[in-house]
Amino acid sequence: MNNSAVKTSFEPGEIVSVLLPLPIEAAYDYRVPEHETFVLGDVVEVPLGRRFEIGVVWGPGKGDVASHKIKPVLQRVGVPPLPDVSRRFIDWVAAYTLQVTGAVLRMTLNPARRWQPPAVPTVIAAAGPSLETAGIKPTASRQKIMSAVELGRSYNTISALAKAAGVGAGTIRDLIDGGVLSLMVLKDITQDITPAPPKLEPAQTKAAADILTRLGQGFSVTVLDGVTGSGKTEVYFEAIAEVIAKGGQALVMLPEIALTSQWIARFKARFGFAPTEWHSDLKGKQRRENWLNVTTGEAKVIVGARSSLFLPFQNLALMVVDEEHDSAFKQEEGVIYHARDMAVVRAREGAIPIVLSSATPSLETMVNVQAGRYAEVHLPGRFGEAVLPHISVVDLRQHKPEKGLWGRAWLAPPLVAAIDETLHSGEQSLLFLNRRGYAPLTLCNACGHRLHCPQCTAWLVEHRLTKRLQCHHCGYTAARPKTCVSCGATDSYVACGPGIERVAEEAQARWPDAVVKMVASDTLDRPSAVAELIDDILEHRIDILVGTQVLAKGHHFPNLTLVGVVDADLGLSSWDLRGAERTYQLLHQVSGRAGRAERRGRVLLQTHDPAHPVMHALVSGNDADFYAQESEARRMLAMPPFGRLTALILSGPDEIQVKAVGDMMANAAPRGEGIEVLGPAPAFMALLRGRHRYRLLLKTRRDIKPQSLVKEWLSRLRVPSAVRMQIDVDPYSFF
DNA sequence: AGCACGCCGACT
DNA sequence: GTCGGCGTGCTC
Repeated sequence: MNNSAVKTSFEPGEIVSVLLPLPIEAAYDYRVPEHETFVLGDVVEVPLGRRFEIGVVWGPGKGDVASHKIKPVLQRVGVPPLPDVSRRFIDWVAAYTLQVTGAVLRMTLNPARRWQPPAVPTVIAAAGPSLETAGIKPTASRQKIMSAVELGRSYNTISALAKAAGVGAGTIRDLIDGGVLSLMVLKDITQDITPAPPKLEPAQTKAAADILTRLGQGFSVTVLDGVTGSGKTEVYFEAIAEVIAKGGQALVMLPEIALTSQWIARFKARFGFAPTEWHSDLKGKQRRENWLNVTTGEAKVIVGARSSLFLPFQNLALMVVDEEHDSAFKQEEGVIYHARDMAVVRAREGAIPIVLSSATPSLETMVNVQAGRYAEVHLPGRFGEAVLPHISVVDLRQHKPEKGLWGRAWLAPPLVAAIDETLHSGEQSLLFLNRRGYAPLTLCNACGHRLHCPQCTAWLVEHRLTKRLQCHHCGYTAARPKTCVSCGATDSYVACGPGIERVAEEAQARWPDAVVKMVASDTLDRPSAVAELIDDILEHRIDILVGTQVLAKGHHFPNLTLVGVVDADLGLSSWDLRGAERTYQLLHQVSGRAGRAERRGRVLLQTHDPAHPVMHALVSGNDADFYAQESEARRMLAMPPFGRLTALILSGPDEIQVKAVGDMMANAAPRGEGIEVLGPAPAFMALLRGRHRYRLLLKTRRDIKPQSLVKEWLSRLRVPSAVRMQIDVDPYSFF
């Protein structure tokens, strides 16, 4: 596009197109008011219906609406204009993900929506000169004020001081004007921790140097790969240090908020100041403040979850996606996008380098490395004395768990023996099972009735801790019925299968003297709970941890030497395209929890299929074969990344109607070489929150862009409003 | 997203 | 007789 042809400035009376952060298909036209000149990206307040909204000047007016309907812009909002890069990025994301542009803008603009003049933190204190030296007559009220501020006391607001001194606010303002009181902008007093000089291993130094050469050299993607403990974080810290020195901004994206507090602690230790956080947990004031600091460029290093990608950075110079393989980067609700993929696009639009860091890169990323599209920087191993854990399988077909007095058992003899040994040597064990609650299924042993959620296709999961049955998909809870709801039998419900509560129960029964602690996402809801847990583990107040994947990542526990995976086969369902890959990544990660300098850690994987490629890759430590095999399988099936998928999910309260719309869509489906439409089929969760769901899957060859196909397809039909359609370009899970 | 308009059930 | 439920439709 020829930039010189783009109109960038708009005079009074001209019509501009203003994009609103609402799910409205198009930008709306507004008139530039008197005495105002707007530029592209200006954040403005406009009337909309009978309310006001914040929007962004997106371009010249389109003139597609009657001129008498066009209202004038109310005013410009006092924040920096949205940079070109941000606007291009938003347009790109909307076009790629087939989402409404306004909805994408919302992620960038949300905190500015209820804009108020920034509350500059100020403090009122004595300025130095006395009333006499300033030549101000020392009246009684003036003296009261001066005695209130002497002894170095300061006040946050004029009214606070007025109240303390028992005088009017006007008197205080006079003294500020007269120079005896000062209104100081409160500087953010950052803690003065002395930054620790980085101690890098030769391999790290080399890797860091490699990444440093890419700074300021335009767009590049570098995959930083190395096992847990190989020091990837320290390597990209070096690049961040360089960016800070040059006055640029750096963004680090983490898959989960739970990981940020540990990351921040490491960052502070290295740099001596705190990064700016960005995630859904931030509360109102902090949120607005951080947002503003990002737009002004004040915030130098931003650490955040996937939504941080859309922040209006003033001069972003480096991006890092940590744990890039993590599926938490895929946003599944509202605006559906993959934050890692969009991060690469953001880097390209901003012509800056991006680092994708992971011990177990995604297959997509590996394929890009092999094709030469991404550079790779590899860290060879754990540094220092630390060695990788020894991983072995426990074949559950040979070693059946021995039932105990407490009931059914889930820990096979070899794992029981290993825990025994670990306890005796005064070390800690982790039992990993990616299943919350007591039992995933409760059934009546008289009639076989299974308790399921009334509004979802899902079993109700028994939670003994809360004494409730829970649906993990919609939040429905119920008490466990006394008698079978189907046949009326009394006390006939039995728990089926293990959840972590049940494994914890077994562990406590087997080792009554050990401290057993159960950890799941629902018990680690507060940041302080995470900190307490980490402390408890480090201080050895826990012998056996039983937990879900919240324990798989992050912190290193030196005394934790055994990891037992209760059900290594759990994620290996055949219907899930990425099941094997994800299971490998998760189990690799949880295995990384085991081990320390003096003693090699051990990992036992309980499985019914020891010959499975995932188990083989984990045991042998040879991931190359696994990736090659996965890659080949996907290539044969023309599945991502060798083909493209786009899911269209229809949902509504009336199943017949939803299915009918699905059939209609299938009939009107695009056809052609390299284009295939599957479905409609009941979605994986055929009933979710009371809505019936059908899914169509558009499968296209890699060189065919699905977006225009979908647009053309949808333009030919009309979906009744009772049926909602969600489009998921590059779907990850099959929910 | 809001907010209004609009047509059918339990209450001041 | 009104208050109010949320289905549908519009906002430059």
